[in-house]
Amino acid sequence: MPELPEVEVTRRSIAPYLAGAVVRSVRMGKPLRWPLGCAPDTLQGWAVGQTQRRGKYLWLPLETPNSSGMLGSPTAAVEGDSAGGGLLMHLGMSGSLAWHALPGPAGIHDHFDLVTDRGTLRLTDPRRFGAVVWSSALTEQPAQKLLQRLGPEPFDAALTPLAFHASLQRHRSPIKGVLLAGEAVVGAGNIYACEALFHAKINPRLASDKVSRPRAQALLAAVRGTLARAMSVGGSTLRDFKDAHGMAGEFQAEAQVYGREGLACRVCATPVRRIVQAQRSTFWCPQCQKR
DNA sequence: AGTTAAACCTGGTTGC
DNA sequence: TGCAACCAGGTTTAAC
Repeated sequence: MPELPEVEVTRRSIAPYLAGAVVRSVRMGKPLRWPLGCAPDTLQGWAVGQTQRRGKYLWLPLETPNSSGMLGSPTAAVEGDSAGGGLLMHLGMSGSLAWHALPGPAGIHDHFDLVTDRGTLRLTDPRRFGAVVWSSALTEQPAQKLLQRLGPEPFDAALTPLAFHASLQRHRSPIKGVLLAGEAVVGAGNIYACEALFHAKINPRLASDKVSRPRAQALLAAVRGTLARAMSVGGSTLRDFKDAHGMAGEFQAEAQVYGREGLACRVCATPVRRIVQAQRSTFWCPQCQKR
């Protein structure tokens, strides 16, 4: 489900609640994509820092609580001198996070609860492609291994049109798949890759290395514009995406091509077409995206 | 080395 | 109504 806008919308909806919250307990449901990587009880007593995002991952730093006392006995003092770490979370295809002041009983698709002194962060993920992984730091394993292949952030000023074009030049496969791979830029999943290609008027089947410099510049602008617009309207809610307080996204209503097979293109009225590329549906307008 | 299929899961929708 | 087939926001791993 969640592409970068949905993950960022989620981050913004949980960060103020999590910052400074002290972990009381952790509840695990069915196995997710990867094991947590630590005994759940060892997280007790740590305070959550400022929630960050990298690509479609969320990073919840766990630090030593600065206000000492008040809590009975932080059992965090693990053997020796653990200096904290954090939780790297991914929402996979069907995951979402919810914040509950008073959590109800866990449902069959609730596979991770981070219970804190301020409330509970709950991961609901029917397909269980998501993950929660403990890591001693973003730069250490296993976080490092998961993040290392990510390309630049879309709104990183260091990602210039020239650099983006150079990345596209390294691949001969269709541009749609290259966007999805997230090596040239992270964040555009199936919805926003389709939408960005439409706005840039680029045929999704065009070989990546055949995208000219000006067209690469237009594509980068389209990726940025699409992701920014999606974030501003709360992301896309196709089936079940909600932010941590149950707010649905609105972007799907203004999609130009995604999910519109057979419907008239909003620009030229030509029927939107669906093809399969790299095992994923690609929606595009054969008239607006001729080449 | 680069590109593409298979795999991980569950559930909703469609069509016979 | 029942059931098979297909579809879905992602990413790693194995195989051409």
